[in-house]
Amino acid sequence: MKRSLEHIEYKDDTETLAKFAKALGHPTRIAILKHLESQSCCFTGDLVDVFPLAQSTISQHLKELKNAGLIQGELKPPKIKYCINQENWKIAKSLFQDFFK
Amino acid sequence: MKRSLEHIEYKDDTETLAKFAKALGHPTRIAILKHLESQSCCFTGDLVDVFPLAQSTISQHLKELKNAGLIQGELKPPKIKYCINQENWKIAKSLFQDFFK
DNA sequence: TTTTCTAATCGTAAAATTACGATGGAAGAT
DNA sequence: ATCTTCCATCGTAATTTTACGATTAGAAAA
Repeated sequence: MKRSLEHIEYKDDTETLAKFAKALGHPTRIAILKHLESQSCCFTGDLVDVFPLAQSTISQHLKELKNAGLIQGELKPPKIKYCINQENWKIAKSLFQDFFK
Repeated sequence: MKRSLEHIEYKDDTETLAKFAKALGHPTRIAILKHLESQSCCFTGDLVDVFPLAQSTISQHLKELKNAGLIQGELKPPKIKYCINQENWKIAKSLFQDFFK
């Protein structure tokens, strides 16, 4: 193992901003979020129809967005409705705003 | 090769925003940019002193930031002075602003 | 010319990301 | 109870990222 084992400690804001930015760092995820913004909410299946990607790939992108806290899923069996996580969205917005002064 | 060969076409803004976000998607790079903002400019060596990372690693992060257009280097032999690329910084700022409405 | 200093690049290795098809699980419909 | 639908997860493979030490390149200084 070449990599140093211990994790560098940054300020919380730095870590959080990087986490949000990383989640935004793929065009498909940007497009998904834009779609969610315009539709307010949607189901996984809707996205599978919109994007020329496998269902599993879309699901993986949704998972990353969810892990970053940018979206949240609501059970509407047998579907799952995804929406922007407004609370974290505001945090992300203000972190990016502050970052760009 | 499992991966589909052709690249999905997104709107320019989507691609550009994802490119900027990806460059911001690592805490070290966020910290470098914050440092550049506060100092206005700095040399690679300054960053090597500040961060507990190898010189080559810092250089690699700088390269990514440069490739994304967020910073630019100016030759001050035998050093290189890095600054924020103000023009692209404004573009990034407005893309993130628009994205977060 | 040789030395010195700075920073990029090379070579390498481990880990993470991105994509796919296949499988599995939960819940409503039959 | 069985079928169907929807979506997450698994298994896999290619690529990219992240980190390191070592080497190289460029320019000033000796």
